[in-house]
Amino acid sequence: MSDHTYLGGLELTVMLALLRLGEDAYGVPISREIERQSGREVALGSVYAALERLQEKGLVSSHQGEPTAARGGRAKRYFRATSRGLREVREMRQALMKLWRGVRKLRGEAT
Amino acid sequence: MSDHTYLGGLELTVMLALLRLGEDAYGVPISREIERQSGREVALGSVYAALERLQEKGLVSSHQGEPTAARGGRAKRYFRATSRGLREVREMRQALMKLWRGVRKLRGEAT
DNA sequence: TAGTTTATTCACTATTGTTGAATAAATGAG
DNA sequence: CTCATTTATTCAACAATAGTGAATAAACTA
Repeated sequence: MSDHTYLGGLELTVMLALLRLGEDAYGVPISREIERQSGREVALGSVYAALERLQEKGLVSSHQGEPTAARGGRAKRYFRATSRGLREVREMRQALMKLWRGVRKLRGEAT
Repeated sequence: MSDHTYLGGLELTVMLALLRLGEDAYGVPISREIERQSGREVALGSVYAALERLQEKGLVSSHQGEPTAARGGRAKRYFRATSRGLREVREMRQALMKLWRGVRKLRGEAT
């Protein structure tokens, strides 16, 4: 098959948070969004580590934010999904859908 | 945080293969099913390792098959999902569904 | 320049994934 | 019975992903 492995669970979660957030995606909000959507608490360090990996894979890009923070604090590093990243998430979704489809015991749940 | 992590991608894939296969689930067929459904080739060793972990977590159970193989060959070890395992897969599905829902950029795909 | 604030990076450990090679257990031929 | 063959599982070692708390960086203010 294709020479890549599925995105890890956290990586996928981060990608989806990025897609949701759009513009204002940097460390803290990303982490908060993950917690809000998945109910899962993840240390900031984990999120940054995942973002780093995703960037290395070309699924995410980043740029420094304006150093002009209202009152103190280091400049932000904004992240966003690349088109490759979006494609990857789509493929992942398709693959999981395909795996789920036809498993009878999973039927009858809210979608 | 919550005391469990999401199932890994391979673990989830293995669980789904087990649910599909029902009775005749042991090493080779499981591996074949994964390849058939996901297009991903996985070494048998990987599958066994995942099964081992899943059993430790109580999501899968196993029993020795009849030593009566038609023509040679070691006895099989059959695996099946426990009720906890089924529950876990359901929760995982729900969680991912929830994450996907509302991400506009993922819209407009075959389901 | 020191203190405070906000944010990112680091160092380290744990869990999960991966593979090829080794081992085990069964059968049948000779 | 013993050896080759077959089928299947287990092992050992390494790579990738996940996860955390502490350290560092960069900005602002007094």
